[in-house]
Amino acid sequence: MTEYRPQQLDRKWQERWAATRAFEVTEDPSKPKYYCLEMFAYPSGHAHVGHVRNYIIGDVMARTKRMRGYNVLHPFGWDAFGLPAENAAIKSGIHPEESTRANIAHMKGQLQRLGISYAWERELATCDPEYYKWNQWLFIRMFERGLAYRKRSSVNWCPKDQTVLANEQVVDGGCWRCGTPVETRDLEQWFFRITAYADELLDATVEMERWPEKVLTMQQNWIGRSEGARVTFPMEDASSDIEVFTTRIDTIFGATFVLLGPEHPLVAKLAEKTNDPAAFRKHVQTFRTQDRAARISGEIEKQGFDTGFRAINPFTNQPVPIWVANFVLGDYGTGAVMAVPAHDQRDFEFARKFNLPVKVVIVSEDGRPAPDANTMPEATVAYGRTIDSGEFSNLASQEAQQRMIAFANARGIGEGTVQYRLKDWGISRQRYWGTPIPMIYCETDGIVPVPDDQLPVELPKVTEFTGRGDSPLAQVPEFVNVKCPKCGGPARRETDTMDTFVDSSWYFYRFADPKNDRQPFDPKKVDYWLPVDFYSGGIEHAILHLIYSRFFARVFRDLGMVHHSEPFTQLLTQGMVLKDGAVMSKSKGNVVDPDTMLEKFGADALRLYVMFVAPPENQVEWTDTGLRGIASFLARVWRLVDQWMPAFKSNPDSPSTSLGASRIPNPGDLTSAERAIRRKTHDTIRRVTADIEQRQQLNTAVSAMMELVNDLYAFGESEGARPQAVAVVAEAIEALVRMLSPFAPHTCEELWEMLGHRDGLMKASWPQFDAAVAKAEEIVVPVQVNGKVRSRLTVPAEASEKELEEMALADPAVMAHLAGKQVKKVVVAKGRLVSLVV
RNA sequence: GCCGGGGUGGCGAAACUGGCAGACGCACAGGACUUAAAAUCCUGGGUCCCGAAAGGGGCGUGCGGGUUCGAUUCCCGCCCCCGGCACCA
Repeated sequence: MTEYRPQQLDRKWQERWAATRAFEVTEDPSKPKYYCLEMFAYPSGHAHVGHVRNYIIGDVMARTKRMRGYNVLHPFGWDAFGLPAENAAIKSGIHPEESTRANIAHMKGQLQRLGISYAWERELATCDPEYYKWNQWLFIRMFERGLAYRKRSSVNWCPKDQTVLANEQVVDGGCWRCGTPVETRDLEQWFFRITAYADELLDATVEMERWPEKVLTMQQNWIGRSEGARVTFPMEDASSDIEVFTTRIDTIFGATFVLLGPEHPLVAKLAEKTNDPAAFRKHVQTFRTQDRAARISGEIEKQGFDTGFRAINPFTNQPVPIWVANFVLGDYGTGAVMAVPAHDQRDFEFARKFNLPVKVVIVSEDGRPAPDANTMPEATVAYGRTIDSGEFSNLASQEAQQRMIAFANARGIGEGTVQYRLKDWGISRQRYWGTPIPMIYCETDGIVPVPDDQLPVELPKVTEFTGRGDSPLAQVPEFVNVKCPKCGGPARRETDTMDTFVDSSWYFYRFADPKNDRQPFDPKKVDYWLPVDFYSGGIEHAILHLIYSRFFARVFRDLGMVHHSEPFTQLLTQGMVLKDGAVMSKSKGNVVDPDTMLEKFGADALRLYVMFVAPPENQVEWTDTGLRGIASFLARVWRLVDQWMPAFKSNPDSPSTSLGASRIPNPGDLTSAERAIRRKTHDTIRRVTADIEQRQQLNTAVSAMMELVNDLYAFGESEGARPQAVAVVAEAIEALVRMLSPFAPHTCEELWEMLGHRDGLMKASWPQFDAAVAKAEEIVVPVQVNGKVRSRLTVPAEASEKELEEMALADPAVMAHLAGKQVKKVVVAKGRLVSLVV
């Protein structure tokens, strides 16, 4: 009897893996590669079971693929820059570098204690100058190509974190990190021109078959493409032109006024022309401030006022009034719209409120009469047929659009265009703990990039953290004051740092070549390993990280450094682990620490439980009792092997001498119970393999193995230990130990060694499925009468349809239900069921 | 409002191409072993009805229809939950 002591096994095998660098890999063209990646971690201090679930999913995939013969890259690293460390420094005085390094050390230990099979030799942290140097290098390449540019614009500002936020980082009008309502500020900022790839990023989503529909939809919504037209409405006094964007140019004959957003540049100009510019400006200002607050509260009253000026509708040539309206967005389209109250609900409400004219120009195709403009209760927004539209009358909406765009083009008053919701990515952050932006401002030469040979621009060691709303780097004169690289004259450095999402947008390339000091990575190595075959992480990154990374992949591609566009072939978004119905968090006090679970039950029980409790995408509720149940399953597996060991040892065909069917003496001479075990073994191999590799349905893979274990226990009780029985069980157990090892590697390595194997499971191959063995001899076929199951027949698997029908009709239980009635119809699905209709 | 995902026992879930609904587990109940407990092993269970029992019958995958010999699965119309987007012209 060998006792099962999981905690000891954890230590033994983890030490051995570390000592042999068991998970490091090199490029090997002779083997198929598999790049398995989990989203790297922000070193917050402690990984809870919610985080850990993700690493276990990835580890099951990585360990399985290794045994399946793949060259597996499975690296890990740290998304180490970021605000929490800096905010902690403001409170505690501990430098972010110090706390971050300590957190990394602790969390690395946690992952190692879980036995996650990372190639730790490739570990990286984004706060290492050797890493962020290449952020800066890439920034300069993007600057050279116009993909990084500086502009003054109104940006999202979090008053609590005292920094700018990208649009993607504003959630429900608040800061993604702290929830504080976001304000707007006018600032000079650096932007990445992600909109240059908007089309491509959107179009590619159609072909990303191994990404969840949900994520693709979210990205499509985020990019938000709409096709339409820009049309110029000249001012009546010809002093300027107003350009509008519309998706419904077919309704332009119904455009009875023009609306300007409060941010529109023309608004300020018009103010000057009025009798009371101050009152005008004040009015506009009310809209601008009230606007955002109103939007957050969700309750927005349509407001507006007449400028007193008029523009000319270029299709009707009629003058139309120009109004300013609070609901017109300054940063979408052209910031001005043509209002068609009859066919747009917002314009309709506005027109009714301010008594503006409504003109119907679209009727439904089914011939119903046009609604009365004076009494219609709401706008009719559907496509239809044009009326009252001059030479464009009596056309289907789509056709009218085409002709009108052609007309506008010919006259130079407009063109077809595409508009995106996606905006350029503002990456400047007025904070310390991030990558310095490698730019220099010179009075004579303007904006000058830091020369490549002076990279990295190292983050200076700031010791005082105040949390004031200006860049901490501006307080370090020896950092700020430099000579201009062009003219040598006095110049200042950029003092903002980069958004940390820049760091995480390309780290998966660096893993392919983490020590390279001459370039971000060797393109040859990236060609071998990339794209990532399997990427898993939380749904919260569905837009942010995953759209930025797709953008960066294309930037690297256009720099000629990679030869693909999509960096992640398959994406799995793992569900959260809840405790007491809520997301785990320190403040709620409901964090489950993996280490306490490891001490109680060992790493394998925790790993197996988290995989078994539900499919990876599902949210799950943590329960300690479930974990205990799984721990006893592992003990049950242990005892099963332990019980059979004496029989294996005294048997000439013991497991260590050969594998699988080849050592089963006299396969033709097995009892039906022995054949049943072999059948179950191979059926389990088939199910487990498909569940892991094809479906990532890891919970049912575990269920299947549990069934096999249950059958083996039942077999052990009823069958004696004749050589064939021992061999059949040996085959089953060796398959089981190998299939279970990705989930429970420590226990299985030990069992594998116990079974007499010296090379470790890493070198063991995955069990081979044998369809001939798995094939059922006898099957149970249900017989339905009028759709209800009335009997079950046990028949040979290959019974023909005719035989099945005869047996069904002869079955006593079936005959009772037929009871002399006429059988009208017989349906036989071979090997599945017989259905009788009377 | 638009888009996406989902609704199956007390709970987590399973059901592969339309073919025995509830595998596997948790919790629970009963039993064996034990002085006792823990551990372990065995048994039970969707629900209602008839029956002392063996057994038999009805209903049952959010609701209402449809297609089909047969529907958790396909189609139509609803309800509810979760997530995303949202005065986006």
